[in-house]
Amino acid sequence: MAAAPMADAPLKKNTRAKGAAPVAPRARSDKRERILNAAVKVFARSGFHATRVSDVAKAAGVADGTIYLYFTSKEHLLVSLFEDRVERLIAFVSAELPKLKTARARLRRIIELQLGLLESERELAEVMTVILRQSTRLLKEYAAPKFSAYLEVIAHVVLEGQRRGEFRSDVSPHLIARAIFGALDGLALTWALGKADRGGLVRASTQLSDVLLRGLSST
Amino acid sequence: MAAAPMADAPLKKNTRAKGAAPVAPRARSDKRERILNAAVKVFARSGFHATRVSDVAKAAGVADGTIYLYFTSKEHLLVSLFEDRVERLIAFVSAELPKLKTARARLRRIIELQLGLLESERELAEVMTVILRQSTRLLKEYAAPKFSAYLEVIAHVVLEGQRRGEFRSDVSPHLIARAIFGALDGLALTWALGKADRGGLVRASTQLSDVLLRGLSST
Amino acid sequence: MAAAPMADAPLKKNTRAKGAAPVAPRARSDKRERILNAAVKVFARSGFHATRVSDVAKAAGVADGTIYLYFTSKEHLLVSLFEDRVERLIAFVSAELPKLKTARARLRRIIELQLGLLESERELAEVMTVILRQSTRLLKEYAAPKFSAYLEVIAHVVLEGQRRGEFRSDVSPHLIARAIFGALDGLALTWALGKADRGGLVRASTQLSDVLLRGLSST
Amino acid sequence: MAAAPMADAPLKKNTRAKGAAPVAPRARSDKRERILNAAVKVFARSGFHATRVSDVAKAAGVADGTIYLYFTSKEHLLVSLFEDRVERLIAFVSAELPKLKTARARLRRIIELQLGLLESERELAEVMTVILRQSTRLLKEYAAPKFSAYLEVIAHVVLEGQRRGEFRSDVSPHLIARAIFGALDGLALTWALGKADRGGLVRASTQLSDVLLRGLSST
DNA sequence: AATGAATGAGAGTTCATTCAT
DNA sequence: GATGAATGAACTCTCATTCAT
Repeated sequence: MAAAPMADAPLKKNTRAKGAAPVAPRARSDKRERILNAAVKVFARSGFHATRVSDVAKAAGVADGTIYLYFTSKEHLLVSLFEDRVERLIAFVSAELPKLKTARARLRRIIELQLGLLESERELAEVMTVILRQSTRLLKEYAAPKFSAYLEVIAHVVLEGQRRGEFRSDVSPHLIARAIFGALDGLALTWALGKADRGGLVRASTQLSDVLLRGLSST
Repeated sequence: MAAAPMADAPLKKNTRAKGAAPVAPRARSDKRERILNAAVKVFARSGFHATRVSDVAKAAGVADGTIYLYFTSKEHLLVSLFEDRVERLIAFVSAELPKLKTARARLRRIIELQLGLLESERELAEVMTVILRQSTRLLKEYAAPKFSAYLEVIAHVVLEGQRRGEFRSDVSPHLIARAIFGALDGLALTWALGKADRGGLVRASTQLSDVLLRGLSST
Repeated sequence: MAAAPMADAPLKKNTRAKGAAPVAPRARSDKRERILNAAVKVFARSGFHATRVSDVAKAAGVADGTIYLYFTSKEHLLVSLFEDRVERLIAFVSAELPKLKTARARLRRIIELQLGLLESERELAEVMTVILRQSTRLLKEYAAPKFSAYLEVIAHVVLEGQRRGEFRSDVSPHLIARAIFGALDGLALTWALGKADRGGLVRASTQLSDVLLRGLSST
Repeated sequence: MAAAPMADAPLKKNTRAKGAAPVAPRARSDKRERILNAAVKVFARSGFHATRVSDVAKAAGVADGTIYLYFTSKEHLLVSLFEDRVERLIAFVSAELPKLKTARARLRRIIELQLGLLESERELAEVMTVILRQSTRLLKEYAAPKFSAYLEVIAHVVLEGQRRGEFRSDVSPHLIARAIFGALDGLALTWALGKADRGGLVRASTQLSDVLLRGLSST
């Protein structure tokens, strides 16, 4: 499963290098990145509200005040984290999809990737899930754009499938996109509960794709 | 849509006897109920952490201290609320399902009911969604049993469908149950974002059922 | 010198008893008063910024949080203190002046009273002096009205003196009022420096009055 | 009014040689001076405590750390500023007074100068006023000597007037000096409040001098 | 000398919880 | 049972100061 590389190379590719400067100025400030990585860990472990800024600082190996050099508030740290990671996810998915020809294959891949992410980056997955629900206000005001962008990627695949005749056309691509995301997120939630067998990831991915693709089939 | 009765009869049975029902049991300790109803409102509006105990007290028309006569802590209030409402939901769904004969009809009804709940009891739906994500710890320690019980209801319908030959048998009923719950919850989330057209409730319910039932069909 | 009583009976007279209720309901909440009295002490000792809210709380014998039940912020505490005490000062001066017939006697009395206040309520005097300079913004936004009201009392005495022919009429009463206040405040400042002989209060008061009254004389 | 020259020649001598003065000594370490000039501005605008060291640094066009090459602390910067400017004021006043023959004329000139300072160097005047009240400790420990020296200048003029028979001898020169300073400072305060008419500077100066000189007259 | 990113102690404020009435 | 004033622990954020470059 391709989740692991996503966390490294491809997802970070476009994070800071705006212009492809030949003489890569060796961007200083890995601090921001260290803080974000630490935030993922502690937010996942304790949740946003139960996490103290000093916890993040300690985990990042920086002073409390340093966090405020990169983020204006604890809340901004959360939002930045969300945006940063969803950006990476979108970038990675966008890079993966063109390799596949059919909409069916692409949808299957999306499911595979998002569930793979749950496996390989457990903490990131938890944070994303949690972030989306911590505060409706936060979500509405800041996270919505990036979140919508990701949903758009899924919806686009569905729409293409409809155009090509692979998928039935009597359903709304956006509705399906939201339902797919929700289904995947729901699996994450129950895994977080520790009840379901986490090993069955491949099986889960396959079964979900099977049901979904048959459900969407145009025949 | 059958959401309305649910909101009235079982879910709010003793809450506020507007009409003078002949044999109304008229529970005397309505304080607890008033507090729970107030909690639904303010938690839905502001979220759990942003809500102060005094906000709940004010909304319930009781003193701050009174809340601690019925609940041991703010957290306990949240958990009690969750358990109380999921119990009602299970009771209502359990009462509705026997009226339908096929597993297909029952699954369609579950989707209809849960989405209907979003419409008719917006606040309750938000609280349930929010509660489930506030804190993994809270979820794991307290909410899991009731939540699992609800998932079990869905899974049971799927299993029955498989036994009767209505549904394909190559998928895990529990996996499907979690995915269905997640998909419905995902729709709630995006509605909370205010982006999707909330009017399309019937259409959403129908489309989702169509896709799901075809996806689960045994043929 | 009449400064001492001012701090007690007369100055507090109008503080809370809005209507002269016969059955004095024994107003609860001496807390507010205790906090204000504590604030005078610690603000005078350490200045506003160097004083921690917890210092005031400790001095008042209340919990930190209690202060916020009566004042919205540390700043509001300072402003309230200022307003409260200037109100008392005005009330006391206003009660004293009618006992004297000539403007000359009244001006002499004002000087006497304000300097007496410096002696008997050293801390209060320091706080008032300090408050007026801590923050121009604070002063402009909140303290100005009460402060102006006190200046007005002085200016009014000067004006009356001019009307009666006791004082020269070629000077602005407001200008003189401000200068008198400043002169008195300046003496307080240098006393705070600990350099000047503080015992010479009566002499200072007399000399200042002598110079001022001759300076203002209409002949 | 002679305030302008003071503001230029002695007080700002090396600050910003706009015209190419022939023999300009052109001090090389203008950093210290730039910092002090910046400090006057920002302290006057926001007060000492509300001003951040980085604000001063930015206004001076230097790095935060640079300030600590010239001043040991923020407090030391304030004290240095005070001492520096009072020294200049004393130097200027000391140079001006010998030009006048009578004590009456000299006192009138001092009033004129200090009030003129309020007009022409608003910021400096505010800083001086503010500095004196920020903290009794600061004042006592550091600012007192220079401040006393300035008071001494005024007291000396009064004393001389008494010796020459121009002024009454039944008042303490130091008391009068402190009162005069306070009166002038009090006018500054109310001007800072924005209430009084600031245009009436000449009138204020004249009226104050008139009252004071008549009050001090030996007849 | 100059820089400014990093530090971390410290303070104001909030609010869940208690308990005397 | 009910109240709500009082409590005080805990947390976010600020900013004077330092020091590696």
